[in-house]
Amino acid sequence: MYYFSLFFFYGVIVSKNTKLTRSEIKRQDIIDAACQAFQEFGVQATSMDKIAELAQVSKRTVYNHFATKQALVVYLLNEIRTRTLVDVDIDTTYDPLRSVESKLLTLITAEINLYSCGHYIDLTRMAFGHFLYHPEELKRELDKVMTQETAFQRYLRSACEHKQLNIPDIKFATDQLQNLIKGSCFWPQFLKIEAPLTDEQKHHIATESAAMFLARYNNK
Amino acid sequence: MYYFSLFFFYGVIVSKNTKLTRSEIKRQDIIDAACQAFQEFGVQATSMDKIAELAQVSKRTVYNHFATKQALVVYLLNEIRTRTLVDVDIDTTYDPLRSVESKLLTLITAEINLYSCGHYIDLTRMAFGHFLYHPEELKRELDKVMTQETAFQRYLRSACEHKQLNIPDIKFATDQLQNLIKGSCFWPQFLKIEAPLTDEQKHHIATESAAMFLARYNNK
DNA sequence: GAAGTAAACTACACTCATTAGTTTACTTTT
DNA sequence: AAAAGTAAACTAATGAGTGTAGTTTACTTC
Repeated sequence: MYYFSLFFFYGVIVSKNTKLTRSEIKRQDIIDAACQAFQEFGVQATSMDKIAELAQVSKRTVYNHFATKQALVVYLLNEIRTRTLVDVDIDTTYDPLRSVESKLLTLITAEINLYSCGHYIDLTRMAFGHFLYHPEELKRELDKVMTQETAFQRYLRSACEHKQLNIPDIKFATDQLQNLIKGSCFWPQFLKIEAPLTDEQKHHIATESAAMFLARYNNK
Repeated sequence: MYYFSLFFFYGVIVSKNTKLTRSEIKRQDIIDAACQAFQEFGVQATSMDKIAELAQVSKRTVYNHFATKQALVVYLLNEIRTRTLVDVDIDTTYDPLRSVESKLLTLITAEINLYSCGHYIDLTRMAFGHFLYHPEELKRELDKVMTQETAFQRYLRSACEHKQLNIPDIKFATDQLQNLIKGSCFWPQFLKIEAPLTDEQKHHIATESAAMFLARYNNK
């Protein structure tokens, strides 16, 4: 049976393009089951027995692949980190042929789409559920992510250097822009209190966020 | 012994201004202990034995006051709701003698101070920890809060009516403003990934949020 | 293609710790 | 004396992790 997870590893597995051993399949089943259960019920409320049952695998097999529950959690969390680290892969240098507004819209839209990805939300939910009462750990993990400059920051700096924008504090302005977006596109989804956004809603939020940002920082 | 909780009931108890029975004291000890433990470790990770120990009360006494653990959680959560429902108590009609900017700053500052209150953060943390995997319940609770108009909304509407601001969608604009503030003042604190804000930081965020908002919506 | 082998899987019974909730026999407060 | 508190032992369930004896799979080797 040819099998490749649509979720983890799919780049790797597909390019490997080979049969998976039964062991690999089982392992993947365990990971998928754990991922799903952790997201749905939380780490605490998910027993190893439950995971084994969901994965249709004996409990012993779960323990053959992951020595402890903690090991399973840590494994999944690392997957999250590598997954969410993919920064928006867009050219971030100022282009005189293109309006700042248009470029900004592209960047914002990319960010919104990241937040709209079901996996992204589900995985951060799982991570936060785990870390909510382990703030030191959370901080350590986040620091790894925080230190890198975002696509926003790079572009804003570039546009400032070309005198298109006038931003005294680029880091602060980036946060403002991100807050405008996250407040509407990330947090409500994260708390599952709002239905997924339609394309029109996304577009509206993107244009309005850009409008407000430019109203403040456009160099006129 | 005269006793009044600095946390729950203090308005009530102080005005009652009378001796508390031992039973009432014990009950309060239990509530305080549960509140603290739930916030620190989460509901799941806090056992009734632990609460009894923290409250320096026998386990049976805990059960005399609260029939089940669930009952204790529900009780505390209701306290949260009534506590956080206190809206900013500021006059929200447009005053021609005062600049919109100044008034907005006052409102924003009040909002920031609410978020900066340790209790507010701790209690929402507890609530979210509990509700993160009970979205339907969360939604139901939030709906009770969401339906009421915020102080922001009332003032913005009033200022629009006096042609001081030009806001096509007041609800949306309110969200934008709130997102600007929450992104810096609430969420980082909520996740305990940022130290509490200094007064300077608060002031900076307040002025910058107002500046961006007015750059977009000021009627000039 | 048949037989052999090591690794991985299975079912299941087990230990040990924790936790929600109860019961009992006795003491303190009001 | 009634109401409320106490310590301590108890039940019943759950859940992490282990040990074991037997089975399946994949991959040789003949």
